[in-house]
Amino acid sequence: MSIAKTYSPTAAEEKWYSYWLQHNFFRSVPDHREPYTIVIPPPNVTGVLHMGHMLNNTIQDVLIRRARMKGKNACWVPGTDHASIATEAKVVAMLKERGINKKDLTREEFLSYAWEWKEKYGGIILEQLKKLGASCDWERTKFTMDEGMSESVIDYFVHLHKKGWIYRGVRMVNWDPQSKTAVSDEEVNRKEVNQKLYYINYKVAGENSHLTIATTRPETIMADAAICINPNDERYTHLHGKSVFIPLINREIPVILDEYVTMDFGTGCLKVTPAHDLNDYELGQKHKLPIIDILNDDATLNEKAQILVGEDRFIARKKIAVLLEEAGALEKTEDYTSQIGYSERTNAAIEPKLSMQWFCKMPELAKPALAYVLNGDVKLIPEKFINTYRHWMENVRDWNISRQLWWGQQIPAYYLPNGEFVVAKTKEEALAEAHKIDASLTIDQLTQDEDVLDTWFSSGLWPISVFDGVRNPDNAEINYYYPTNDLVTAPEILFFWVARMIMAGHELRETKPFTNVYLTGIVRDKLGRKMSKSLGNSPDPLDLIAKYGADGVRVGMLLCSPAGNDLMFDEKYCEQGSGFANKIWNAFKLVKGWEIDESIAPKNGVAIEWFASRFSQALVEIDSDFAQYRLSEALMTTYKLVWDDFCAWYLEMVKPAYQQGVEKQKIDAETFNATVSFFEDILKVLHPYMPFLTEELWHDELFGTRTELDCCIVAQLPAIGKINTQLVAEIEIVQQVVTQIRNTRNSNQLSPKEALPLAVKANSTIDYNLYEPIIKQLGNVTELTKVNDAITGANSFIAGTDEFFVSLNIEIDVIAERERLEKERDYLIGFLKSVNAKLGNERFMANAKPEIIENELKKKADAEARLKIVEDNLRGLAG
RNA sequence: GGGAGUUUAGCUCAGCUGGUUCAGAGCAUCUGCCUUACAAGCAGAGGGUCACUGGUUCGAACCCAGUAACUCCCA
Repeated sequence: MSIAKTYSPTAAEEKWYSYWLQHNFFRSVPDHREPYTIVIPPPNVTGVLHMGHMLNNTIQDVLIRRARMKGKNACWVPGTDHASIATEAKVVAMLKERGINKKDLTREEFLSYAWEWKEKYGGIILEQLKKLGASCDWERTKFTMDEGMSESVIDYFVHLHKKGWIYRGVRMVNWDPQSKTAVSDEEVNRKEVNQKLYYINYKVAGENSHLTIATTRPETIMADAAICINPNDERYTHLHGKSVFIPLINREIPVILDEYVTMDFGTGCLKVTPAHDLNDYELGQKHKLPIIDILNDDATLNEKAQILVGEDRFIARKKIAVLLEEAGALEKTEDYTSQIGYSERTNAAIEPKLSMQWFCKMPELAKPALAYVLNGDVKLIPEKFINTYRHWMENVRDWNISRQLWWGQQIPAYYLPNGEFVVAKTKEEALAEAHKIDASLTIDQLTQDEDVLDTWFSSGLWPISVFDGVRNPDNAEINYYYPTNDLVTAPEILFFWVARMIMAGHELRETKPFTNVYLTGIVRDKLGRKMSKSLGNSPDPLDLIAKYGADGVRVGMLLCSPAGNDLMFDEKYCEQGSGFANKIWNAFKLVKGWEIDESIAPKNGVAIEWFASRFSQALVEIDSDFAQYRLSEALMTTYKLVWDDFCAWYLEMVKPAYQQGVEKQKIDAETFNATVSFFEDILKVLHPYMPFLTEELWHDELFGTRTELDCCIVAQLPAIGKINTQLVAEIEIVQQVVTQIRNTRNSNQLSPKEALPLAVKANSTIDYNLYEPIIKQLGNVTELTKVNDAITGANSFIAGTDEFFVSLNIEIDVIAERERLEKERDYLIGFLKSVNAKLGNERFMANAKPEIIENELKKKADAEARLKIVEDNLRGLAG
């Protein structure tokens, strides 16, 4: 079989992904093994795969594949969340295209359209994940509005309500007048906007004078409940206890005192409008001011405004400015910039609005959830997020859990005709509850609350509800898989999602939902801008996969992804990834081209033992990297093991010299078998990062015949073997020797093909006979002679404490050689000086640990030995 | 305004609770090679006052204080 010159990933990807699926390698069911569980952060059904998903899911897949290869029962649960606001917006848009207005539909009709939309588009992102190689147990795919999942949400609501932790109340919310729902703080984008500051005069009651306030929202003056001044403001002491008239409508409002008012902003007089500003609302509560709401749900003025009724807020602003001007109440206007919130979904300017909402009390839930993180039961990686988490959990406000939408779990609260309500799982149960209030009620007299629950309220249950642990808290699955092991997510949802899962976990099961939370950074472009659709600076992940292969993209993502820090993504990393795949492919080609010749005596024992040691050293490092979730370091360790140790050194050491006229290069059986076995182990170590290439090679006949289920994906990772540290250290010197010979050639403009003789004056205990074949092969050395004295007139170098001499057929440049040696001598003298200074320092000798002093002594001895060699050489040069 | 974080080579990052010849890696750059696995390659080389200023210490990239720049979160 001839092998292609370069690796082409596409065919391998399709072939092996379906092979894995066919043979159920992703499937997990509880058994006797130790479980290893990850629940996916459910992507939004409206979403398509972006670079953030790529990163996040690559990490999860690496973790899950590694766990599988360590013999754990690995279970990765996939799914999506219903994303109330985003999805409802998409559905409304779809209906609009079809000429249907949401207002004309009943709730049931709308929901059937929404489900239609979800069935059509909601699974796209999961299909895309398959291209990446994600080894999720697809049979477990969940959606937050699946029947059982929704029922769990309702159960949880009822549970919390019974505990008295859910209540209804009027609150200032972020109102999106376009979609006519409250949105959460995280769905509001703040932008700097150029505005005008209007200075408006209010007549003081009983006097022929006025005060002036400054506001950006003159259209809200009709909702004013007071004017507030700072009691320490000496300009206004005469106004204490007075009242003023609102211009145009002449309503009388009091002047109140509060230190909240900044004296040097505007005029120092603040109009207080409790219904239309959060800070004013709080001030109003404090001073028991009336609340006058002059806006409708669509942000037009209502009859309480008395004037401009029915006008949109922005039009009203322009008109009222004119009216004020005409009335002589407008002192002046000024340009002013301030932050305005816009709805993430509709881009409408957010209106602070008082409305009746459902809330969940947070302090009781937050306190234990904080403890899990502080006492280390739940580990945040990196740890720096603990502070952020604590800060938030200690200052948490009650959570607005209602949304004025239809797509989601409808709040299970039922109103009686008299306005009272009961909370129950079903309408029937609600009726039973209602009968305690009024025994004569019929089921038709109950009406369910219109609102649905915040999506986070359901995703907060995710690690429990995917195993049906809310409805059936003692089922076999939840008992086996929960708590899960690792969660991989973005820091920006640490509070909204992670914290709420910990709360729910504690509340429902009295345990954490996961042990480790690995927080990834934001994927930015190389200019540091967040990748986004609107900027158009994000590559399409599927295009990247087509271009570089899934393995290449996976490696590329991880090469630039330190935990918890943002990553500056550049396609070049993917290029490096696919280059790596190609390197492995070619190494494979080399080994594949060998043929065993039994007549050749084994001669690579040293190389084999050395690489086995290096391999084990790498395994130790990789284990420790994974234990600390340093995935990109573990990858780099693997990368260097394969590229440097295996390809650049080991294969070069053992590869048969070119044999003329022989199509297949001949090699001894011992070397061949050892190399094939190394290669197989390398495939295993690489598999979590590069699943497709490794699986493809795994099945090559080079490794013998495989049974149907003998796949790399389920192979067990190699065990850490013996490490011959002395051998590793000595080969390091040998590598220096080889490099120096190459360097000598290079600096003397000699061709690499030119074989050279080498002599060694060994001062160390290294037995160069052992390494002679390696030095000859890698350094292109004709002979290695052992000498007792320096060879004059030859180029020399030092490796370790041993001296080497290369006799060239050309005159050596004495001046350059002397310069080089003198430079080295000066460095060594300086170095010795600093070491001796330490050793001569009484306080160092008294304070430093013994091993450190020992080290300094060794440094001194080594340096002295080298210095002696350098000085001898210098003398030789002079003579 | 409050809180958190970052600052090490041209770029992206390590540097694991001060002490190896400690200032590192990968990429990029430069030089030389189309050497029968790989030019997506091979062999070499050059890059850094560890943001700045002080302090603690026998010893600081690392600990402390302050300054500056940038980023994120909350208001």
